[in-house]
Amino acid sequence: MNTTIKEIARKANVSLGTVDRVIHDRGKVAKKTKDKILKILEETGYKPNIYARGLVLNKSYTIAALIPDYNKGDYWELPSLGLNSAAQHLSQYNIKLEYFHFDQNNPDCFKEKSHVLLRSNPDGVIIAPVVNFEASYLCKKLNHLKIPFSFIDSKMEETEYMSFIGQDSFQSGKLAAKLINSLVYEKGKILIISIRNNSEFNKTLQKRIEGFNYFFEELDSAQKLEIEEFSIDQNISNWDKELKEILKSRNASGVYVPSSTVYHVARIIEDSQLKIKLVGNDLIKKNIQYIASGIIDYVIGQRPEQQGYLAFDNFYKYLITGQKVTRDNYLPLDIVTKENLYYYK
Amino acid sequence: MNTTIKEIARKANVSLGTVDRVIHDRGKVAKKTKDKILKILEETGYKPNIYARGLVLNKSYTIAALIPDYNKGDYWELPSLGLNSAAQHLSQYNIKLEYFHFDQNNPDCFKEKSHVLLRSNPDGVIIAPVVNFEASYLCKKLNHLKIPFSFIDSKMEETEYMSFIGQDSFQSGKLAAKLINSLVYEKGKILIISIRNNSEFNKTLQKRIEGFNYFFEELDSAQKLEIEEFSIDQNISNWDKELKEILKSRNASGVYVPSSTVYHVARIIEDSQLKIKLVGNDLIKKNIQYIASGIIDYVIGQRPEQQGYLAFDNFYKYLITGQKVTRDNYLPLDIVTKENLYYYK
DNA sequence: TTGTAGGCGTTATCAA
DNA sequence: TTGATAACGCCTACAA
Repeated sequence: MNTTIKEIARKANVSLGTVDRVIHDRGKVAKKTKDKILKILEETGYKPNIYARGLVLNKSYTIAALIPDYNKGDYWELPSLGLNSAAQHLSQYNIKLEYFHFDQNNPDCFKEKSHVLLRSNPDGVIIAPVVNFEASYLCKKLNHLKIPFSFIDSKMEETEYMSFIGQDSFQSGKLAAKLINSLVYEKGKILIISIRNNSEFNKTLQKRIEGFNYFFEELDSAQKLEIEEFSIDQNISNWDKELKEILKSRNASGVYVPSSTVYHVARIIEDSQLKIKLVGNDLIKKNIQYIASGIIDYVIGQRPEQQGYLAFDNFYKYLITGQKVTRDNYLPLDIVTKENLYYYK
Repeated sequence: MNTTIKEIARKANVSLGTVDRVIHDRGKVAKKTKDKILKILEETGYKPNIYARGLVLNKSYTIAALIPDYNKGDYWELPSLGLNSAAQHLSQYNIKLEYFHFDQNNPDCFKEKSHVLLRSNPDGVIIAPVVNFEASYLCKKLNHLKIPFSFIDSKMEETEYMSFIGQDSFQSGKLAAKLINSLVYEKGKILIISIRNNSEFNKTLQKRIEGFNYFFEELDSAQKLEIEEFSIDQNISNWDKELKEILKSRNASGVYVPSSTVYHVARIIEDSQLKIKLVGNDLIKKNIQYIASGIIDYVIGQRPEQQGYLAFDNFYKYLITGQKVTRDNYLPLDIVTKENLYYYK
């Protein structure tokens, strides 16, 4: 049994109200009585009963999530699953989730949705800062309104975010390089193929490629492999054909696709029966079948569902239980392959 | 705002007491009124307010954990860390953890601790069923006393456990085989070395080895590798010397140690500057340094801290929030290597 | 500056 | 078979 305000009051020979005033530092209390109460509080290690507290406050919180729009099977479906799951688990605590989806290819859309979000006056905001400049403006606004916000997937260093949940992209690329290197037995040519579905500069992609190259730069020159880099924009017509052409002509032993779109390469490898080792990112549905069949050799996962779950859970912790929240949360780089695929699904 | 009993009562034109009787299925309620109330309950999707519930019940729960004794840095330290962490997070809900440690090498000790545990009359029990026969007796007792219990690390199929949290050992072995296979470039001799610190038959170890062998049996005969199996008992004097002898004489290209004791092999490989690829299990402290230096090429992790956390959290869910609990929880087989080590620590 | 009372939603008890 | 009510611990508003 924990100590209650009642007991504290009795011990200090004052009323409940006075103890309450001391605990919450509100209103006038004589210095003498205040000190006396503080001492007892300290001694007894008073902790408020969260049930009673939750019951009387009965506050309802809304967390707004500003994340990219997606089709079924896309990467951004996964963080949403995690967010939903957390929201459901914590629904009994009167904390709920509201989505504001934006089109990744359209910065104006992000801007517009930011405004709608702000008008809804949420108690916390989860942001996927895919459109950097516009996000920066939003963060300033939120800061001014004293609304706490978190980043998911990637972060903007210069802002006062409450927490970040994501992965280390540079290291992800390095790891991919190691895996490819072991697959091609340290000989042969390697291709890095970026397949983007938006024309924007993408920090995550860039960092993964840097990490990938870094790994090979660090190797002895004897073990070095030839590496060629390609970039495919899915908004260009015939991108599919171009991709096929590259894969068929370059005589590569391994390919790295630094994004979830690796399934496109897998499809071509399967159709054309090429003997190319393949490493990519993210455990999305479209990749899973190719991992199961062994065409994609390894995928590096970043636990997107957990990212979503944690992002929401952090607000529960912060707003409701009053716990401290870890600011930077780097999730593990999971190596997923045929043999352990099942346990990651 | 969620629906309350009050509202339900008003809608059904009955009193709070009657609604309460229906919800908890206690006491006499006319069939007609009962059906009416059930219908409204259904329609409104009534969920009890956990704060009010917690406040009035003000129950205190104790979860007993019966797990092996350990020294700092041993495997069993890790599940304990997770258990402690969960217990701390949930302490405000009046649920606490009590340990009953036993000596893995001594079935009598397990038996004795079981009795002490039962006498403490816990509200839930977490068991590491390392000593099978004795555990079976305990489970029957708990069943009879209607005390729910969970397994951690491995389970006993034939009992009525509430939940199990662990990994798939067979698949773990298979995965290890795949990694070794890629490391030795599909040629060379492979050793499986079991290093046990107790003389008992160990199900987990056995299953891993089966999985490992299975992987190679499935390969084309052209790719098959020669595999030799050894078993070292740490209770025998000179086991260290024997191990060294094996490693030096067999001209192996790869070694698999199906347990957390892989660091012993790593030490010898480092000291004797052998060129042997090495795969083992578990991210314990003694292994971490060898992963960081690349002497252990891969370790397969089973998230022991999370196992501990989940085991405790499941009791919180079950006893306090009344949620349903997933019965079998297989955690992912994490592949850990130099490049992603940091994010698993 | 301090004390008191009412209420949050649920449970349990007692009276009708 | 049903209804009314006190209690859990905390917070807030108002009275003293």
